[in-house]
Order: sequence, then structure tokens, then C-alpha cells
Amino acid sequence: MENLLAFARVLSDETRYQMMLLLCCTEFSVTDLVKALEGRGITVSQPTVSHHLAELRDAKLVIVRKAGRQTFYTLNQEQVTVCCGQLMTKFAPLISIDQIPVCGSEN
Amino acid sequence: MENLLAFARVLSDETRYQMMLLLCCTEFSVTDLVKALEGRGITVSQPTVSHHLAELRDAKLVIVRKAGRQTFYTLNQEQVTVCCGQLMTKFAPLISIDQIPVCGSEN
DNA sequence: CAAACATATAGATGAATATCTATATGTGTA
DNA sequence: TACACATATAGATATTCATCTATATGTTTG
Repeated sequence: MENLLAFARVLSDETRYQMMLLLCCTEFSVTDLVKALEGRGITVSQPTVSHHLAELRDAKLVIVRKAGRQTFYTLNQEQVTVCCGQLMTKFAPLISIDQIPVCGSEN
Repeated sequence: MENLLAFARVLSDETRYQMMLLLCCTEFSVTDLVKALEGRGITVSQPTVSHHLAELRDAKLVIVRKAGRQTFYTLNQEQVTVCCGQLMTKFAPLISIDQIPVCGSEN
């Protein structure tokens, strides 16, 4: 699929969205991620989280590190940045990059 | 729904994606948009396009202008910019805004 | 080597949604 | 005012996909 379409699709699911928020600045094992999601009111099974992580992997949106029997995931912020840049190029070409608002975030 | 989730959801459909590309820098009536999509290999009925435009409207992603019995749509580039800014804030906080790559676009 | 643990894969199921046809609403024109 | 045109809405249907249970794969440890 097209790059940006895949990016948007991955981001458009609530569970994956919350996963990405968690993974953004912290590394999680799959099991710990399940627990952290639970803490955010998202109750999903381990296979479901694994499945979503596979989608994030396919979209190159996570960095994977294997250690023993655990696998740790973090968000690939650089890929997010690349996609945002492409979004701007395609869908806001008349607006200069340095006009991007860095406000308007309430999680 | 949450702002960014809605943005991602709208963008994640191929038909809407192509509509947004077309509407980005050109104003289209609904009928002309149907034809333009056809030209891009996307064959959809007028009601389907109307339906998608309604979703874009709900997400504030289009600017609407009524003239006679026609309705003209354009992409709201500012809203795209706002969403991209929020995406960067939430999912790439460690990367400074001016590092956003403005390349990597092949349509 | 066996058992326990961590993650991934497979197949099934239900819910969300993209699309269609039919029709309603609204606007210009003969 | 009647008709043609442009868009929107409604209801039905089919497909996509998020999730689950069951199980396979891989790794550490007693």
C-alpha cells in the first residue's frame, strides 16, 4: 500500500493510537504494554497487542529490540516525522513548514 | 472522537485520500470530482463522493462554497497543518520541527 | 531435558464502514 | 409552475478488520 495511506490506517485505530502514545518515549515489552493499555482503559489480549505491533512493524513505525525471551518496542519517531513531512508536502503545499503549530495538544 | 484519530481515519481510505489530493489545490464541484476520480482509476458513484465529502466536512478538512445549485469544495490546508503539528507533538516530541523532511513525495 | 515463560501465528467471529440504488431536497430555467 | 439539474440522505449489502481462543515457536532455568 502507499506509504501515507498505511501510516494513516495504522494511526486510525484507537488501540494502536494509544499504543503509539505509550511507546513514543518509553520502551515496552509486549506483556508490559498490555498492562499499560489496561491502565488506560483499553483491555485487549496479548495476541491482539502482538497483532497490532506487527502492523506497526510493517509500517516501520516501531523499533524492535529482542532480549532473551522478551521483545521490546519503541516508537520510531523519525518515521513519524517523515510521514508528517510528506503529509505537509501533499496536503498543505501552500503552507510553509515553519508555520506548523506546535500547540493544540491535550492528549 | 478525538481530533487526530478522526484525521487519521478520514485519511486512511483510498477514495478519500485521492479526493484530498485533488482538492488540495483545486476547487471541485461534486460532479466534477466524480469525473476527476474516474480519471484516476477510482470509479465511485455521486452519492458515495457526497458521503465522503460529508466526512471531510465533519473533520473540518474542506472549505465549502455554495454557488447556485452547485457546491464547491477545496481542501482546508490549515487544518491539515494543525493536525500535522499535533502529530509531531505527540508522536515525535524529541524531533525538532525544523527537522521535518520536505522531500520523499512521489504522489 | 522438561517445564515455565514470552511472543507470534492461525482461524473464527462480530462490528465497523465503503459502496450501491432509490429517493429527497434544493436551485435555476423554459 | 413544471421540469431538469446538482447534491444530499436513507436504507441495504458486502467487505474490511479488530478481536478472541487455541496453539505454535522460541528462550531461559531447574
